Amino acid sequence: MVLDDRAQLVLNSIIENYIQSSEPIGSRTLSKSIGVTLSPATIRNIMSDLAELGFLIQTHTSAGRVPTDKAYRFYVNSLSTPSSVPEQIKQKITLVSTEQGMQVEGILAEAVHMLADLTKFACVVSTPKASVSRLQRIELIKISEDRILVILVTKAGVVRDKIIFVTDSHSQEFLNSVASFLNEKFKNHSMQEIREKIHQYLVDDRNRYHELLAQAVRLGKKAFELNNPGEMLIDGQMNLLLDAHFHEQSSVRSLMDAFNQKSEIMKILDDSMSQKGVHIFIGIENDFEQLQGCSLITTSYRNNQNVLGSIGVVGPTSMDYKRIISIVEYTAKILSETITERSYD
Amino acid sequence: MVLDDRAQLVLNSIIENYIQSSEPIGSRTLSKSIGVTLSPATIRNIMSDLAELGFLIQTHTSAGRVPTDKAYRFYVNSLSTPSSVPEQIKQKITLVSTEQGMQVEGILAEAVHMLADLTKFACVVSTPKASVSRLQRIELIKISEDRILVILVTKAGVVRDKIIFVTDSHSQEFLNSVASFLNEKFKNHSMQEIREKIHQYLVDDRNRYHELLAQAVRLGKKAFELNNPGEMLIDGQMNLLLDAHFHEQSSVRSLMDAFNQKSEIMKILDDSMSQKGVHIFIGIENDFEQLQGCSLITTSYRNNQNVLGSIGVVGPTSMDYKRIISIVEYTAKILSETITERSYD
DNA sequence: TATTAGCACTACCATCTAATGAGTGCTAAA
DNA sequence: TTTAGCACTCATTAGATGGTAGTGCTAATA
Repeated sequence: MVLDDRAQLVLNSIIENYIQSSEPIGSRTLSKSIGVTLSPATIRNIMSDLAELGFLIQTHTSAGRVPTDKAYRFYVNSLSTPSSVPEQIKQKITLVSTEQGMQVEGILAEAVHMLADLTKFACVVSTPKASVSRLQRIELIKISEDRILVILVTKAGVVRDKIIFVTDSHSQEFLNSVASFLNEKFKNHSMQEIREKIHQYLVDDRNRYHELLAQAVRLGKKAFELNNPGEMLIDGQMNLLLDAHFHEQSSVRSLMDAFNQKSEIMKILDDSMSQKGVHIFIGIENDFEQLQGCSLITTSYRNNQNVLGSIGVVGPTSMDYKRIISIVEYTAKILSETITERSYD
Repeated sequence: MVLDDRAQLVLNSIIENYIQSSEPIGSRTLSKSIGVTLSPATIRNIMSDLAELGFLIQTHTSAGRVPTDKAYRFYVNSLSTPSSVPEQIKQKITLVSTEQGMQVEGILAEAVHMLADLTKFACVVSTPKASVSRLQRIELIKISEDRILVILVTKAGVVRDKIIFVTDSHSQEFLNSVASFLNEKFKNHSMQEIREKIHQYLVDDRNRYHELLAQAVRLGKKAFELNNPGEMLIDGQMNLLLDAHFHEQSSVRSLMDAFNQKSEIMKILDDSMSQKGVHIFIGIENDFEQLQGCSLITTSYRNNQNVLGSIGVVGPTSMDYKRIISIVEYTAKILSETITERSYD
C-alpha cells in the first residue's frame, strides 16, 4: 500500500482535522487548512482516490469525508517519532507517587483515575498477575474448625487473602509451623514455580511419611491455588457517555456491556503484557465485536523484576493518537517507577 | 399539613401514576385511572388546591401536573406497611451467598452490583468501618529496614494491609514477638478501644522501662492508626445515564461529580449507620447540592456483633419508593446474614 | 353547596415545506 | 496536470400548520 507524498499529506491532514473537529472534512475546508496551496478541485480528486482505496468514506453523498479504521492504522504507523508529553501534563502525572503508605492497588486506582481524567476516555488497568509475582510471605490464620485464612504477600507489594476450607481441624500453632515451612521453602519463588514444586512434592511418594511435610504440602496446594483470575480496575466510563462520538445509544450500550463483562478486555490487557511497547487496536482490528467501534491503546507496567500488568485507554477511533499514546506511555513509566519503589525487594 | 381524604387519594394517585409513566398527569387521565368516579373538572379543582399547597407543579401552563419533593415526602411518610419483596426478586437476591470462599469486599461488590441490577439505578455501599471492627489478628512483616507491612484481620472478615515507616530497624523475630504480644492483648477488642488502650499505655510512665512493651506500644500506635477513611463501592452509574429522568445533560454531570468525589455520599452513608431502619432523602432534602436532583434510600448492614456499614440507592426523585425501599431493606438483610456467616467468630 | 359540563385558551408536538449551504462529480479551460 | 465553473445531492434549519392534551373559568345541575 503505497501512497504518493501528496496523497499522504492530504490523508494525514484530513485525519488530524477530523480528530480535532469530529466533523466530516470537505475539500474546501481542507484546501484552506492544509499548508500547500491546492485548489478544492484537486483535493477532491485526491480524496476520491483515497476513498477508492478504502481510506475515506462519506456519511452521505453530499457530506465531507471521514477517515476509516484503515486510515487511522496508516496514520498511526506513520507516527515515527513518539511525541513527548508536555511539561504541564507530566507534572500532573507525577502526582501519583507523592502519597506515602499507599498500597499497590491504591496506586493503580489512582493511576487509572488520573489517566481517565487526562484523556477524558475510559481507562483500565489490570492488577499484578499472581503467577509471575514472587512470594514474600505466607500467613495461615485459623478462622474456625474448617476455615483457614490465607494471606499471601508478594514482592510486588500486593497482599492477597482468601479463605480455604479444610476437612480436619488444625491448631494455630500447627498452622504457624506449616506457614514457616512454606515461607522457608518458597520465599522469592514465583507462584507459578511454587505450584509446580508442590506438584512435585505430591507425586513424590517418599514425602508421605513425613507428617508435617505432607500436611504442609496439602495445605500449600490449596493456598497457592490460583482461584482469583486477576482483577481489572476501570475508570472514566462516564467520559465515553459524554463524548460526542458515542452519542448514538446503541454503541454505548454494547461497550458498557463489554466493561461489565471484563473478561474480553482482560484478555487484551494480558496479551499486551507479553510484548514490549505500546499496543494499538483500532476499531475493526479488535477481535471482540463490542469493541470494534472504538480504539484501545495499552501498554504494560512493571517493577524491577517482572512485567506485572497492563494499563490502557478505551476511546473513539477518532482519538488523538499522538497525544494519547504519549500519555499512556508516560503514565506506565511513572507507574512502573512508583511500583518499583513500593516493591518489597 | 392536613389533607382531606379525597385530596390525599388524588395526590397519591398522581404520584403513583407519575412514578409509572414519568409523564405529567392531567385531570382527564387521572379521572379514568382513579378508582372513585370523579369528573375531570372536580379533579382539576382538587389539583389546583394541591398545587397551591406546593404538592404539585406544572412544567408549563397547558401541561399536566408533576409531584414536588414535598409530595414525595408526604407519600413516603404515608407508606405505613412496608411492602414485601416479590418471591421472584427474593430469589435473585439470595444468589449472593452461594459462592464459597468469597471475601467480604467481594460480597459487598456483588451485593451492590445486584442492587444496581434490580433497581436500575446507581447503588453504593460503604465497606466496614475500621473503628467498630474487632481485631482477629495482627501480623507484622518486615519489608525493608524502614518499612513494615501491617496486616489487620478483623472479626468481620475484612483484611486490611498498610505500610508503616519506622526510624530504627527491627528483626522479623522481634516483630513476631511484638505481633503476638499485640494479638494476646487486643484480640476481640474494637479498633477504637485498642487505640484508646494504646494511648493509656503511652501516657503511663512505668511502661517505659519494659523494652518489648514500649516498642510494641510504639509500633502498635502506628499500626492501629486510622489512616484509611473507609471505602465506598459504586455500581450502576450507567443506569442513571440511560434513565429518562436524567437525560438533561446538566444534572447528570453534577451527579457524576458527586460520585467521583465520594466524600459527600460517604457522609450520608455514615450517618445512616447510626440509626436503625431505612433512610430516605428526597431531592431538596439532601444537604449536598449536587444530590438535590435525586433521591437516596439507604440502610445499614451488620454482622451479629456490630453495624458495619451502609448500602443505598441513588435514583430520580420519581422512583418507585415502595419497591426500592423493600428491595434495599431485603438486600441489607441478606447482606447482613451473609456477612455474619463469613465473620470470624 | 358541591359537582359537573361546556368553552375558550395555551403550549407542546409532529409533520410538512422551503430555503440554505456544504459538499460532490464532471467537464472544459488554463 | 491543475483549476474554475456548474449542476446536483442531501442534511439541516426555520417557519407554518393542525392536532392534542391540558388548563381555568363560568354557568348549569343535583
